[in-house]
Amino acid sequence: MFQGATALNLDAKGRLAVPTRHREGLQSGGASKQVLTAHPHRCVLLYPAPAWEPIRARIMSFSSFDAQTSLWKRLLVGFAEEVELDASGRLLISPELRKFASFEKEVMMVGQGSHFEIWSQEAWEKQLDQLSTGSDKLPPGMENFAL
Amino acid sequence: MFQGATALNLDAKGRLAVPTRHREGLQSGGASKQVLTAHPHRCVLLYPAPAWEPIRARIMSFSSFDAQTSLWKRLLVGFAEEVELDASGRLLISPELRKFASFEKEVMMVGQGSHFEIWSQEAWEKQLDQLSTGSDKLPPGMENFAL
DNA sequence: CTACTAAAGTGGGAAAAAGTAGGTTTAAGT
DNA sequence: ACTTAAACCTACTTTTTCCCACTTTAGTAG
Repeated sequence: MFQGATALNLDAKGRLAVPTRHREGLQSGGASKQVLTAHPHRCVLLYPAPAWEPIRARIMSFSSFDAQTSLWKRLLVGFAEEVELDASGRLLISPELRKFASFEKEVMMVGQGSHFEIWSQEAWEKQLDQLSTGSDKLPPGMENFAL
Repeated sequence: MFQGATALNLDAKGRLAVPTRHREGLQSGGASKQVLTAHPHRCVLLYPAPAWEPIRARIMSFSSFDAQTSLWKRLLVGFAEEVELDASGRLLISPELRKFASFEKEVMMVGQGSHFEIWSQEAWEKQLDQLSTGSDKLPPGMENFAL
């Protein structure tokens, strides 16, 4: 179960040093591979490979004829890449994904249960800004939700 | 299983240098031939020849009397061309296909499981721009989908 | 409280592989 | 026969990958 937000810096080669406390979780079950892919909200998703598989299978089963659906397939499958932690616990993020999510140097790695979201610092702060502007009403499906 | 997006440049002769990691997959089963064809969304499709065959057969079986269907048939079958990786792992894309998909130099090669889509850089970015404009609602058939 | 040890984070360098470009020959079509 | 384009080969440049070393932080013991 991944949770917690961490501010991190990509190095000059676009590598992301994963915090030690999350490394074991990402290699759950002896599987050493992880999957990076693109999220429609312009952040990057990080899954342990076994957790990603069923999701990918589900996506691929969707129709290719609807324009909106194909766009999601293009993103989620099209940007997916298998990666592996190097000897120092770092992940190499491809230039294509870095460009997609506007990664410069500072990023936020945010636990989301089964996976992580990785945001450019800038985009992350924009997300947070939306809290102050007119988010008084709860989103659909959350009307009966209380903390 | 093809996945991952790669930014590539066509050379002056309209050839596409396929990334090394995908070459083997495109020649699956000793079959050395690939098929390029046109997609209605104005990108080019790339299949290993054996994977294309059943799809072509399926398309040809569709009725020719519906206008929309005939258009798809004309594109998918009409533009189809058999190609082969040259000694340096490059594919020659015909001027007709290049024109159809507005290929200048920069293109994106996007894995889609059984095949690749190849987009001009410009058209690809237009696709991505559609994410910001009105992609709040999930497409039909994906309502219960969660990442 | 300080010093020492160990672990983790960070940066950089070198070797190998892959991508790019140019030019030459061969084939094909007019 | 001449023109054009496709296939081939070679050389060069860039990128990628792997590895090593240094810096910093935290934890522990004196």
